[in-house]
Amino acid sequence: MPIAGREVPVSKQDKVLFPQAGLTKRDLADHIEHVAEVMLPHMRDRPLTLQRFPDGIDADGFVQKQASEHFPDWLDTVDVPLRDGGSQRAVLGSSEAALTYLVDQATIEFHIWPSTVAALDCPDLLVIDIDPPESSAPIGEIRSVARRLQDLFGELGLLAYLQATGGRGFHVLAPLDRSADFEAVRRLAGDIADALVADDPNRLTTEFRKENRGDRIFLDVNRNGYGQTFIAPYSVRARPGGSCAMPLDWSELAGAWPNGWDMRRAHRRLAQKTDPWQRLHDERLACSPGEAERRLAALRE
DNA sequence: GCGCTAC
DNA sequence: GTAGCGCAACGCTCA
DNA sequence: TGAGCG
Repeated sequence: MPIAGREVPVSKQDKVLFPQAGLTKRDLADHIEHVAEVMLPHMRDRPLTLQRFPDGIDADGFVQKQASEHFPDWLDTVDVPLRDGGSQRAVLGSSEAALTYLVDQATIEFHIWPSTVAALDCPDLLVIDIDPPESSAPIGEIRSVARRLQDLFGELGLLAYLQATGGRGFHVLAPLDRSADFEAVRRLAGDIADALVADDPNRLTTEFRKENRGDRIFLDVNRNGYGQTFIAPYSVRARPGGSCAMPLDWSELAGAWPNGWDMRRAHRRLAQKTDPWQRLHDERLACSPGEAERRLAALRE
């Protein structure tokens, strides 16, 4: 794969990693080539968690946070303090070459922190994961939850952004001004989720344990934690069709499916549409978690 | 996917 | 040379 | 303290 500034070889390009769809490592490398320009701004300063599947998605893959000893020197890493006092060298996806190298290592899913190296302890993103049960839920209900989150975010002064996860649900996120730590942001996210659950307790839940969720849609706020991650925009998912996480405009929600974009459809889309998250990191649009929490409290009186 | 060890 | 093996996660919540 | 969860 010829990449501006650096030549990154991709081995075994014909290796089939998605048996059902017949997709190969070459398809993954091509995907990176197509999406790198819009993907990199959302990744470059965030520690990565990799999900690698050297023998394809039907075999056991593994999760990787610590950069391997054999990873090349030119791959950017960041020293991440661990809770037990130790630390870990985490990989950064700071260039197309880096992403291509990681694809060569059979990385299929790229997961990112909701904070950046500028302030690992203070998230610049709030993330709420709308996670339907494995039995799934009517698409209309799932979309309606996303819409309700958008409305509530708006009332709290939070800018709402939407992503189809490539799995069963959607992410709704908001840019933050880094004025609060994870504890405060997780509390805000929890309060937002609780407010929605209170209005629709038969369809929504924040129950931690799967067995207690029943067939309700799980509002997962646990991504708002130190060292926690969510699926990077434009990342492929380790699913039979090779679906992608896809940032969406809110106007697209009415016809959107969580796993509605495979690699080919993603490439066609990017050829004719700019990144809906283009302004996500415009600091002038970042919101204050403290202010949002105050507005939510006022709303509940 | 890689690297080390044992044959 | 190569087959086999070990390794590649963490933080949080609830019981 | 540890299993479950993502």
